[in-house]
Amino acid sequence: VAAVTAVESRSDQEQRIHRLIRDAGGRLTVTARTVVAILIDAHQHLTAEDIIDEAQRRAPGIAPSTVYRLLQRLEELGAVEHIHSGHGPTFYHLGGQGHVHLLCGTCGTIIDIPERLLAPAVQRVHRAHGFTIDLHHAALIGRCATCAARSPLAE
Amino acid sequence: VAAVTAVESRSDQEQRIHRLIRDAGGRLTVTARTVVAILIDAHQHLTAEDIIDEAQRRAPGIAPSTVYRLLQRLEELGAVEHIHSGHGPTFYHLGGQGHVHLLCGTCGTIIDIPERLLAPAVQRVHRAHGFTIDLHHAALIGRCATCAARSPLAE
DNA sequence: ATCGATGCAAAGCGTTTGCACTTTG
DNA sequence: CAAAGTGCAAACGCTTTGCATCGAT
Repeated sequence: VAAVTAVESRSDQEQRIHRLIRDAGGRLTVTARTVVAILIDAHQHLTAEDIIDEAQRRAPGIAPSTVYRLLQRLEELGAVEHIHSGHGPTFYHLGGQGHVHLLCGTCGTIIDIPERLLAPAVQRVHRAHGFTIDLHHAALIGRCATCAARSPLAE
Repeated sequence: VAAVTAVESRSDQEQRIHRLIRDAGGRLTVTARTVVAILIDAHQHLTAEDIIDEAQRRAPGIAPSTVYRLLQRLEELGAVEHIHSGHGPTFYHLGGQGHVHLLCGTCGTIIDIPERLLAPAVQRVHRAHGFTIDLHHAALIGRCATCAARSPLAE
């Protein structure tokens, strides 16, 4: 027993999600396969619009509403998560790793950081107020290093 | 010199904001006075809809668009801040005290906590990633003590 | 053949905008 | 009376929904 499954292979991931859909009584339609593939291929956070555009490129005729419905279902199955970003659109990504998302309000870049950095603060808030902060569900808004360097002024 | 101006009186606050508007070349219209009064009276966070409803109650005929424009202007003047809340509408409140907002995703309650509790984490992220988190601009979403007690299940 | 999934178009929500008119200073 | 502010209604961006049809199992 040497190297363990540290990272799931692309096709393992794809098969796992396909099974997830099937086991829930769902059907592996062209759209479902396409959207799942897009999400796996993208190692970034995509807006619904990104996904819709790419899906239409790969399989013309796919409707926006279908993609939205699919994303919803994938989210119920626990395969996908979404994060809110202030005014703008919602971002979607494959779920589970427990990242915290930092969204630069100036340039729109999203940075992923490990939850660990914020865990003590979350615990402190929990102890003091009984409130359990869920850092996955909404991006933390602020300013990235590049934008801060470019212009030192505020938002 | 005994008790200092720890808290600004209601009319001080009102006059300060009125002056802010006047100094910027603005005019003290009925709507402006009304909305400012509503914001001062409310010791909670209001949605635009809350403010619009109350404004129309106090001075019938006020249009939603006017309230939105006013809130924008007050924000540019630094008198008002808004916070995003996941899917839902934006909340408005008088600005400046540096609170962090915890929004319960289950019951919608907003809890204010001092920034201090989260400051170390913000600094740690800054040192590690150069990213400056702005905790005022978006609520932290999670689960309040009451809702967590009521049903231990997830979102 | 059954039931889930789809495309389309319309509606939804919260918010913004264009424009002619009213108010304020 | 000039400039700032207003109401109205229409448009906006993102997302959801109703419904008849299609297609996977």
